[in-house]
Amino acid sequence: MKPTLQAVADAVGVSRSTVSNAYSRPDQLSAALRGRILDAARQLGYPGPNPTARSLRRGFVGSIGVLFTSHLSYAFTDPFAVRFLAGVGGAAERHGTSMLLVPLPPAQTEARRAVENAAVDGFCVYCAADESWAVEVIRERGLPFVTTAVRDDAGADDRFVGIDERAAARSVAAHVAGLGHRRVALLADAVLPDAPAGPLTLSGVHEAVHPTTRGRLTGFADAFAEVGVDWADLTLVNAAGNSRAAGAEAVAGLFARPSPPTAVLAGSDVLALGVLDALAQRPGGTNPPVSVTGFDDVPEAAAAGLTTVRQPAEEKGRIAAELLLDPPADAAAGHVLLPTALVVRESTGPVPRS
Amino acid sequence: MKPTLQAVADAVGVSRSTVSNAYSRPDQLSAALRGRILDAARQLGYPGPNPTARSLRRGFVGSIGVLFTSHLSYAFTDPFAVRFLAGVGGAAERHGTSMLLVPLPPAQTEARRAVENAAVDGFCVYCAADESWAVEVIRERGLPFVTTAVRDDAGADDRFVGIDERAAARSVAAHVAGLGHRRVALLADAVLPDAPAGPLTLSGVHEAVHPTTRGRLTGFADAFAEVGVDWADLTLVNAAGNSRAAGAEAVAGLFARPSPPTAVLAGSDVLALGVLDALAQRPGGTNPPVSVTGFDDVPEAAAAGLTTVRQPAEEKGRIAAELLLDPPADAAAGHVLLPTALVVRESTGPVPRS
DNA sequence: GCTAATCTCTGAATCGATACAGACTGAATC
DNA sequence: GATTCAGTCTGTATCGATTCAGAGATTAGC
Repeated sequence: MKPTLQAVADAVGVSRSTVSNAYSRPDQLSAALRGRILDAARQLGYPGPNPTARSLRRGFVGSIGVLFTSHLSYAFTDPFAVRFLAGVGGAAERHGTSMLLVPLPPAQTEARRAVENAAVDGFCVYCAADESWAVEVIRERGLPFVTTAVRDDAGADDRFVGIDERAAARSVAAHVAGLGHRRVALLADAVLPDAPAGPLTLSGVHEAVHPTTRGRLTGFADAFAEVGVDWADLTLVNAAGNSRAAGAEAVAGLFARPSPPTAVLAGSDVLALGVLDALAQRPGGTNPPVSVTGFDDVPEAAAAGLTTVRQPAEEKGRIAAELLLDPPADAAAGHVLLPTALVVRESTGPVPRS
Repeated sequence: MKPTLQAVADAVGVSRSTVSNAYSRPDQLSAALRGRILDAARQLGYPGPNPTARSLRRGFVGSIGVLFTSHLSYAFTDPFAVRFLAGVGGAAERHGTSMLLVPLPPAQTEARRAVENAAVDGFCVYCAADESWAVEVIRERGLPFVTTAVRDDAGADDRFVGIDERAAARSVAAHVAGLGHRRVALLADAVLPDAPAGPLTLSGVHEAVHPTTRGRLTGFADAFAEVGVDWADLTLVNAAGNSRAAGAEAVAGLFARPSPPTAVLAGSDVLALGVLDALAQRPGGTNPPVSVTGFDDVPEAAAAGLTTVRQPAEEKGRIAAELLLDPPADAAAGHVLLPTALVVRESTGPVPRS
């Protein structure tokens, strides 16, 4: 059994408080005594105050939770999420705070329990899927949190860092529309819960469940509505997951159809890269060319020549952590909207003549 | 102030123990009473047992620490580390355990303190640099740990998962030697503490401080010794960090020298990719060709056509976490050596005729 | 109808520290 | 010589739960 604070106190012949002070408030005792205490502690093999007991008494833990509303391994597979984590990590490091990655069991009851049981001082909620239940639990615990999406139901004191998904999506769609494309497919992940991979019909964008997806699809639709292509004329394609493979799988049969799309607008870069993979595998090879766009501008996008919308991933993580660790006095400053930029590369071009 | 267990107990008119049981041991009370307690808790806004208090009493936390003996952000920048984390994360998820990423301040005293203060049940130590001090602190705390390198001073009960660095390095070097290369540069990160980027002279491999680096350099040297090129004939180049940019910087002046190396063996893929970057920037372009090899086989290596040694990154993380969370009964099973494989791609070729 | 077994629930002890008010000491001030 | 003050150290209350032996109340067995 490891010795406790008390054991050290007994060994030196001082009170427990004094030993505690030797560690946490060196100015409260003489240097000489402190030295004796620390020596005795070393002798006894006392490893310093127990972190858990300390947290309990002090009322804070010294770590923040990062919540991914999907598999934890997803967080490391998605390059955007990795950059986000890097941002959070950098900020946490500067604050001397640890990051707790909490895996969420698939069942909601247990997932709630996991959030309830996390020993943290607050949460960064990475909004990869529906996060409202998590926000609810966190609020019940009375812990501060920051989300990475602009929430409709955000209270005045709620903090978030996001982008204008709709405007950003619109910009890339306008670029594609400007190139003359009119037969267009929109590819997104988890449009409806449990929808299979492949084409999908929705009476309107409002049916898409996840706010981020909804925002992006709305932006795409906006741009095409402006050139006279309305929602019903667009082909909506669902992907079963946000990964390269899922993207490729979703569009697998698409180009063999009677009048295939001349452009595919994907809701994320990884999906778009999957589309490029699928196109490369086509019997016809790269002919006729199909324009493809992504979203996020992850590092891989540049190498693949993917036209996309850039959003500052690491910055998003950094700001999320900072809003959490160092809340602005002014509530309005807790609502951060990051800039986005259209990045045109080789994956988009004019409509080929048929 | 959030209500406590006691508050709920008072509200329902039962003892604190009973409320505790309602949460943690449902079989210890009648379903009816449990229902009443949970209802009352909801009414009062009681968010469930305080995780910290629970950990203190129970004696365990439910999370494992992952230690990077360098900046935390490094962990997200190095693709190998990211895959490793993914492996750890997957295993943690399966065990219902959280992962705590602990940032280490640059100063050792404070870094030790950070390890002492981490509320975890054990550590995965990712050996990116010297980790012996961390192992020492962890051992003092009496916590279990797993390292990702074969440690010379490993006790019988110490667990680790690693590769045979020397043999793996030797295999790729032998491939290069077999192609006829004799003027060769070896590129590694942090060969000596505080050494600047660029060529460096070492009386022998033993001087390299970090065991992993030492192992790889030794393997490289082995293969060349066999074809009559000894240590003094090899150009050792130091990189200031394990990143693409650091790799490029380290070899910047190398190819403008009188008799430049015809091959560069790098200690990691990211360094090797940096070398390729530097070569692409050369005035002469890609002529004469220089063979380049990496180490790890990260996802980017395939795209770049980099010859390298594959080691299973995610597997390494998974096994590390499993050794920690689910220690084998047999101590010998706690020492895992993973297989490696030489992967030959386009970045290596025969020596060009001069 | 009586003992034994089973269910429920309680009370006190405990996990390992920190906070804070106050006791004591010796030196400085007037 | 009394007063004040700063510097050290101690004692007690507290953080918020879990554990476990055992008290009562029920049910079962015969």
